[in-house]
Amino acid sequence: MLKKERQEFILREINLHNKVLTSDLCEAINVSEDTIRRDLTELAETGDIIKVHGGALSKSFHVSFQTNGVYSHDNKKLIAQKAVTLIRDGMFILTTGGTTILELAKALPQHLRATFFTGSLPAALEYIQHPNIEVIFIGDRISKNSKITVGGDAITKIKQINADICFLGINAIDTEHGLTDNDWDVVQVKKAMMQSSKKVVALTIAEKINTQQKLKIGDLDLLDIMITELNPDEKIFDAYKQKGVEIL
Amino acid sequence: MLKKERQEFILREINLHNKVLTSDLCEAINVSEDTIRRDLTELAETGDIIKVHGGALSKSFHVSFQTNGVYSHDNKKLIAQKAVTLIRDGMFILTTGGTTILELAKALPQHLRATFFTGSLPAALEYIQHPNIEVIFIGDRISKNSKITVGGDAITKIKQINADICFLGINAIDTEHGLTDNDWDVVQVKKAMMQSSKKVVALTIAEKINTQQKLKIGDLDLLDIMITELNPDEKIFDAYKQKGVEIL
DNA sequence: GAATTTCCCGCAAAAACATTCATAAACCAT
DNA sequence: ATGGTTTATGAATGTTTTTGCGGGAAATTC
Repeated sequence: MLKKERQEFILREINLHNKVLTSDLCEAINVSEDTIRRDLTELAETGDIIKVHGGALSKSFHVSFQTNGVYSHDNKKLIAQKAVTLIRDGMFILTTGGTTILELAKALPQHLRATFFTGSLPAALEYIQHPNIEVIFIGDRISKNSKITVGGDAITKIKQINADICFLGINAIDTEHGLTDNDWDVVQVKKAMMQSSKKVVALTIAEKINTQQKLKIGDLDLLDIMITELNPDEKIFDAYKQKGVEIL
Repeated sequence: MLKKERQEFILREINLHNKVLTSDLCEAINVSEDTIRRDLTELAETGDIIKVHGGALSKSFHVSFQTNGVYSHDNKKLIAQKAVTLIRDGMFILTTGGTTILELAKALPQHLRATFFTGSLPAALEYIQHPNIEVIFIGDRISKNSKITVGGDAITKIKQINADICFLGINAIDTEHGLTDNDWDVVQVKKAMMQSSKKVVALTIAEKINTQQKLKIGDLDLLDIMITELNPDEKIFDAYKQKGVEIL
């Protein structure tokens, strides 16, 4: 096998699987590891791949890392803008916390007249910046990680609410397990919020779709609308649409 | 699985779900805990995540309030330091909001173990920075200018509390009318707080001494201790001492 | 304050790597 | 063809990286 031929094979392999191991390649092509290493070095120099200890990674896969501050910030902004279109004057709105909800809070029209219920300290601080928004804070113990209220009192209060719409910043969603999260207290709160609202909207960056966490919040049939940064026609949503979730 | 690959997986997991446990990761990736720990250390060094005992956290979503520029800032810091001396481990503490209370929050010893009740959004955000402080937020409608909860629900909740000590940031005090303020809702809350606490402490800059506002919170006999930036021996305090108020 | 969990440090084994050298194949001009 | 040159490969050797483990320190929990 010619050198050029071999390198093309390696490239194809990388683009196909996003990674290769030196050991795999040397077995597949039947040359010494040193030869493979030399090939990888050359390919890395011309810039098509990223050489790492043990093999190499595809460059396209490696992209997309950390901008500034909030992860996937632009996407969250886009999501927030879509979510805002669901809000009308006079509505009673229930929201969780999380960075995506925070973006929603920032994206609200300045003169929106509505009532917001929340247990999130950062979100509440954003809401009160708007002159015509009434903010009702749901009290109880504050969870340090998520900066939202959790506990029985909070849940009792939430159950007394009958909101028009509920915006959930969610942590993981898939068609099999539905909405899942990793903090027991937070799960209880989200559960209650879903029950206390006529319409439930989940906000999430697409990356979280088809992932799952340890604790279940609820099945997909409790969810009315899901908003991501993607186009609603993407085929990743097909399974969700089939389960009756509207995609925005 | 390659090291680089693994670290990208970890980073993704953190950005998606805001936190990871070392134990979860080592199970998911099937490597030893030490390896995960080493990865987390490296990622933390390059600044992408925050390493904590047991796992790691996302870097976004960590805010603190800027207090530079607050009127009479140094004096308020001094007042806060005096107030801290009244606090003991295990106490149940009730606080209002306001910039002086915010200074108190910042001046708390890092490892104080106590339970704080408050209806102030900024104060609550400070309290939760402390690992051993439990924060109970008193919910209800949020007043926009004072950023604290007001309303009947809040007052009902406050009345159910029996705190060891209550710190009031006050607006005006004189010997004739006692404690006064200018916002009806806030007055109701402060009244309730004074009644729900064994000991009541008022924090104020000396400038507000011997001034009055339109609405009465309560007489001086409800007040146990007053803290200002001045020396307690100043003669301005004589009249207050006579009425049974201790000066610190 | 005792028990449990998590962390940190140093060690050792294994894997991966770089460097050098020798061989062999390919190329090329005569 | 042939000798010289370049290029590619594999092997030998020593170095670096990575990883898991043991034991003791530190933190956390009850």
